[in-house]
Amino acid sequence: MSEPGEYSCDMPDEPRWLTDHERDAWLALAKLMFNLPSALDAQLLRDSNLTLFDYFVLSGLSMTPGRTMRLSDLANFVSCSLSRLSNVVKRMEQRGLLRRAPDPESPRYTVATLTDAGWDLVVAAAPGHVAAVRHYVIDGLTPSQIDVLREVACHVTRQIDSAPESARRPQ
Amino acid sequence: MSEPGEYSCDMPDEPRWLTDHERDAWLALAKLMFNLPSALDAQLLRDSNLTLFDYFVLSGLSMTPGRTMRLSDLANFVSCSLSRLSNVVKRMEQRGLLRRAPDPESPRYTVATLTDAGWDLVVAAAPGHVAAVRHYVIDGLTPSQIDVLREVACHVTRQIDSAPESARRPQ
DNA sequence: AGCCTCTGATTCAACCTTGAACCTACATGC
DNA sequence: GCATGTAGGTTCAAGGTTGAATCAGAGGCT
Repeated sequence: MSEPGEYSCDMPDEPRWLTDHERDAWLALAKLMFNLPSALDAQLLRDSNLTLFDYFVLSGLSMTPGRTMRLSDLANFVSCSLSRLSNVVKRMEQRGLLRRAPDPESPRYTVATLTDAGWDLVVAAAPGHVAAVRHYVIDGLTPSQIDVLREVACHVTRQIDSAPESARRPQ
Repeated sequence: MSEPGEYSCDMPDEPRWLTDHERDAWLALAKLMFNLPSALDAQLLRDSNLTLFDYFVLSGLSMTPGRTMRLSDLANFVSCSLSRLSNVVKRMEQRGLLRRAPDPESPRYTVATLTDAGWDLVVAAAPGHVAAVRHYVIDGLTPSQIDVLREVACHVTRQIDSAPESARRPQ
């Protein structure tokens, strides 16, 4: 597989390489993708013993009426696999941050409910986390840059959601 | 630790929460950070049995005169820990994609050199990878959006590089 | 009722990353 | 010369993610 010499047959005749302009933007974004998660993880782990992913899970629950959510909805909210969420939620339950229970409306679902300890932890973690997001991302950008950032990021996630398999052999 | 009620003392009196505008941009960027890496990984793994990180390592070497680089420079180039790079490079050497050798100029360093097989693999992988980057990110953006994307991403990485520990208790 | 299928959720093995500990080679100071 | 310190690189244990396999409940079809 992946023999060179033949990709001029099943690939577009001349692959559309990135221009310098596009390549600079892509490399900068790639560097952001590699480094920003660990920078935010570091702050949260140091100050609250939470990963960024943990924080999103807890804050998703905290914003919900009853502080309760079905695992499948929560997985969709933080856009991760059910398998990963199941593991994370199990650990958080052992830490006493939330409780799992069968959904009273349908035993087919499982709901997670934030405990008081979980609530207190997000509340305590939020200011430091927001400060880090401001420091690394938001502060120093103009409102119009922030606007374009949102447009671009939404565009990317739309592409991913709409065509998860369409990068396959782009004819 | 992380008791609520006291963060009004060692935190700014009123934490500067994100505005709706800022929050929308941040959540969109977060979703991108969570999903784009796996989308690009999926394409590369399916078509070339490489992760995005592998691809960056190989392409870093391929763009260098002699297709050779010191591990510490390479780690800096792909901005990762030496420990992680050491593991990745070891696996790639076992796959025959590159060779390790002591730097002839100073036995203190180790250099990695791309083999012919490694070169062929990046060359074969590049068109599909670039097509995926175009599909998920670049295509559909205007030149000015691409420009702002680069500015924003550079700003973020600058913040991370310049103040790796300054999110600590932002007085 | 019985069968098939789909979705929600969990588990497990394989693999990867992280961070600390460790080793080597060089540089500096006394 | 010798001790100390520092940077490059590797290794190892601990922990997290992935994807496949599995199980249970709900709905549709005959």
